[in-house]
Amino acid sequence: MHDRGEVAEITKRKILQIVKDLNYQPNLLASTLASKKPYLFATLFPAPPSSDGYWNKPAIGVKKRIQELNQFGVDIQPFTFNQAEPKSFIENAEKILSINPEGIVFAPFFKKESESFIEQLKERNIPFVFIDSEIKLAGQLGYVGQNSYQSGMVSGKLLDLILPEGNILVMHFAKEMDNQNHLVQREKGFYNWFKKNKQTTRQLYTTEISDTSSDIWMDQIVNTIHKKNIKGIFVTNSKVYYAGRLVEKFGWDDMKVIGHDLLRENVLFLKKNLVQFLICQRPEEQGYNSINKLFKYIVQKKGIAKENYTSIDIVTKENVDFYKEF
Amino acid sequence: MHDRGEVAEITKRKILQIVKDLNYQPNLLASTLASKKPYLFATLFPAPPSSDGYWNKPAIGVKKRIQELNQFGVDIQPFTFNQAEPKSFIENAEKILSINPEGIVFAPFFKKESESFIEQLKERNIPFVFIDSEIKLAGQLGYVGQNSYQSGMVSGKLLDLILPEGNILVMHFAKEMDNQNHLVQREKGFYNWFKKNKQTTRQLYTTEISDTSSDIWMDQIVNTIHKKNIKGIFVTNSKVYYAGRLVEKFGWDDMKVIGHDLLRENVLFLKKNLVQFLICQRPEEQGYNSINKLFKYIVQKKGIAKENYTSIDIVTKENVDFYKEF
DNA sequence: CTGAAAGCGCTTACAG
DNA sequence: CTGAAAGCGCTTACAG
Repeated sequence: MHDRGEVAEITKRKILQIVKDLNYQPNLLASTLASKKPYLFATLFPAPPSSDGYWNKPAIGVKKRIQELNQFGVDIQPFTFNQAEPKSFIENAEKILSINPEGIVFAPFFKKESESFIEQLKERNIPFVFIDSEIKLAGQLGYVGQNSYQSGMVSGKLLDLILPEGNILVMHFAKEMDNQNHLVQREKGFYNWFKKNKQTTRQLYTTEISDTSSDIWMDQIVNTIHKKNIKGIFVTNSKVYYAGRLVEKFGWDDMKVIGHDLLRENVLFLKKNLVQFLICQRPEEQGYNSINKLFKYIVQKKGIAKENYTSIDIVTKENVDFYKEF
Repeated sequence: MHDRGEVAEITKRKILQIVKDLNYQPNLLASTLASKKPYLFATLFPAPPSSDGYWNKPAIGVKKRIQELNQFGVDIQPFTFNQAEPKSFIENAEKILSINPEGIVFAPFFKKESESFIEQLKERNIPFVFIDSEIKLAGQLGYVGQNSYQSGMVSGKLLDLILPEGNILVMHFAKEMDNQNHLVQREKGFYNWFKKNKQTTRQLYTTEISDTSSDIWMDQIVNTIHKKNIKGIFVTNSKVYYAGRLVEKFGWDDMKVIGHDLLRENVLFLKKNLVQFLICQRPEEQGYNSINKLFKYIVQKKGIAKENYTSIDIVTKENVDFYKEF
């Protein structure tokens, strides 16, 4: 059964048949108790800029599942990298290899750097799970995250439904769009919703704001909004509070705003009715599930689903309280 | 430590101090392996009228968690009752008591009958968890389900947001509203949203349809819809496909419809754009979580949260595919 | 190579 | 009453 040594082929088949007949299920408790084998997992996520930052949340879910699996000898070593420095990704990937974990969860944020990391993981036969974004067919054990294109479709549908008239502005708040495939996909889904569903009675405009350190960016936006009869704003990421501030400052009563993620300030604007919808993706659950994938595959030796698209949650003032807990 | 017999108070305190100092955590694996104690749980849910019915779903989640907990000696005995017969609730409650389970999950559908069941459970010291609806302060271990009032608020908000003009019809499809506290709460939340948020520019109407065995009910509804300039329909439960059929039959292009639950036919209407939103509550997850509560409390002897309000999910054509899996 | 013993961290039936 | 042995279902180091 354990493929330990030489057994006559016929005997082996006989035994395996009996195993099947009896529907023998090895007792995982006894097994882990006896083996006393420790399992070390590692995570590599972007470092959150503050304790309020998005990437704290997957880490919370990771910790929760690890705690539950403590009894099975599972432990975690978390690593983070700087989102602005590919080099820090490489450095921390090296560190992970040096502790030689049984499994890894990471966000393949930088494509090139991720690919060389993956090469090394494959060489060493270390299974890995993607979180948040994914590289297709890279040999991953699985992916936990959202379908960004489809999420853009949801935003398009919602904004169109609630807008009696007027045009729409899509706002990217991002330093380097190149590294933000998410945002590109969301915008694409958003635009395509209108292409598929409407005889283009509305105009869509897109703008990128790369620097919010001063308020200079605002003038141009305000200008656009007035000139182009903008009645709806879609912010492609969690920076929707910038749009909320704008709407509040200028008192645009009939402006409808949609953005992403349950950051504290975003929820505040939601509650003030200055933002109508936040599209969310349960990051804690994603962290939890990513570790669970490793556990099922490595410890329980079970098959797991390759893709695990998180639900695209539509959050309003009225149901937000049921999404904040984990 | 186990309070087995007489131990000098001072020794006991000393030992417990050491336990604390070492932060000793008993090994649950070894414990369950050694004790070989079986844990029998029971569920008491309404019997689903067909394999497509709502109450199959919590049962799926129950089964999943039970399977995972098999290793811990946890097993389940499911019971169902007829939603139209309080007597069948009593009968099955009796059966449950006769098998003497360690814990119970049930839907307190009939108030009076549930209360007498609860009395007996308390006498025998059997912990129980409510699912789907709750009786407050009844000594339950916890509650897993939705906040129906708040869910009605969500529906009110959505329908108002997407309706440029026109009035609204609230439809109850139910035999006996008395036993359907859910529906009453949803309606109340729905009405109150308009009371709180609008200077009542729209009229709201409510209708109860208790018999759908023939098509007679339709005439009156169609009449109302035309006469009262109804542009929005809110169906308080999963029977929203009846409204979908109506909209399809009469080709009401600008009618907006909101209802509940991901039944197959409802999803069909959602995909056809005849229903705009389905409000959902992840019934499989509820079943899963209810069993998990019993497990944590009875087997792991951990504290658990009393209330576990499920998220109020807003589902559209665009995100429905991410809610169907479990 | 391979069978059988020791041991994982507990619980419980049992002897004293 | 209470200490110590046997055993839960496995894994692994070891003897033959």
